[in-house]
Amino acid sequence: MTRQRKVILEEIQTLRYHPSADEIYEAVRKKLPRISLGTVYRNLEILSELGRVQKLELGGRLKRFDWDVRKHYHIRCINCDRVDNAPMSFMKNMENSFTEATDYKIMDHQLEFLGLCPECMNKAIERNTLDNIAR
Amino acid sequence: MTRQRKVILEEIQTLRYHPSADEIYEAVRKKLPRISLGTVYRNLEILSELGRVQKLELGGRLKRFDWDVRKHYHIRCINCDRVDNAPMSFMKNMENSFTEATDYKIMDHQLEFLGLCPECMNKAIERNTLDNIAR
DNA sequence: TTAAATGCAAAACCTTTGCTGCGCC
DNA sequence: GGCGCAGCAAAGGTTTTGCATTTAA
Repeated sequence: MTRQRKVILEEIQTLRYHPSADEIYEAVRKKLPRISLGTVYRNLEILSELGRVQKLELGGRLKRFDWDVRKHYHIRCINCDRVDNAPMSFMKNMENSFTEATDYKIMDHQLEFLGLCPECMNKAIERNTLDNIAR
Repeated sequence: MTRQRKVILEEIQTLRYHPSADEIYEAVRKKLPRISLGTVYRNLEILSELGRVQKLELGGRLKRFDWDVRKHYHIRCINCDRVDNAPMSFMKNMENSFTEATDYKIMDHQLEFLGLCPECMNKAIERNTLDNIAR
């Protein structure tokens, strides 16, 4: 557990959202100005293998990281890519229902809701561009 | 509807899996050797806006395209990134259950199962490396 | 002391975009 | 004749990696 790794973990736990690697890099840089982006990526990978953070690979382009390592679902804004937790409990037995119906060995599942976050919703209403986004 | 666009659409409908842009490009190139990757990307975007194909943005790194434009769920292999349909029916009313509990305007959801496809499963058993993949 | 991790830079990977010219209405 | 689309190539955004050096256990 290097100094860098520790600060990275702390920042993820401090940030109240679901930051991308770059957002974590920017936050950590305020504490450790000489840290490199490569180090951040390498440590995020290690921390997720250690089970100290959860790596999220949702539908957006960016990987995101979650201080809460318990399985849960997310909502993602289709306009600004903001990610929040979905207020819905995890369905433990979801994959049991069809183990017979597939040749895959199913090990996990993820459920992602898509929509507009409050900010993007309001902006779209102001500008009257809701249809452009939500077609 | 240009010649290129038509061939791209046909190839997606012919390929029995969930091809990435690059896989579509390689398939189309056999019919139209001078087509460019940019054209493929541009047409995939247009075809998905026209509702002729479905663009999938699942957890993996690549965008994939689906000839079946009906909403349905997928299984993805965590080892080789192969994608298949999940044998589970679409849950239409999923997002109704918590519209009150979030500030988002929820518009859609996607459910993705993760596991090992039959091929990767067998290879892992042969090599006795199952634990490395499925930890 | 020695394996592991860092910083830096370059590469890799996937996707998008600017430009020029061709072909369709 | 104008407009959209093609092909080509370059740029863009994100993530990974090679390497020399430093650091932590």
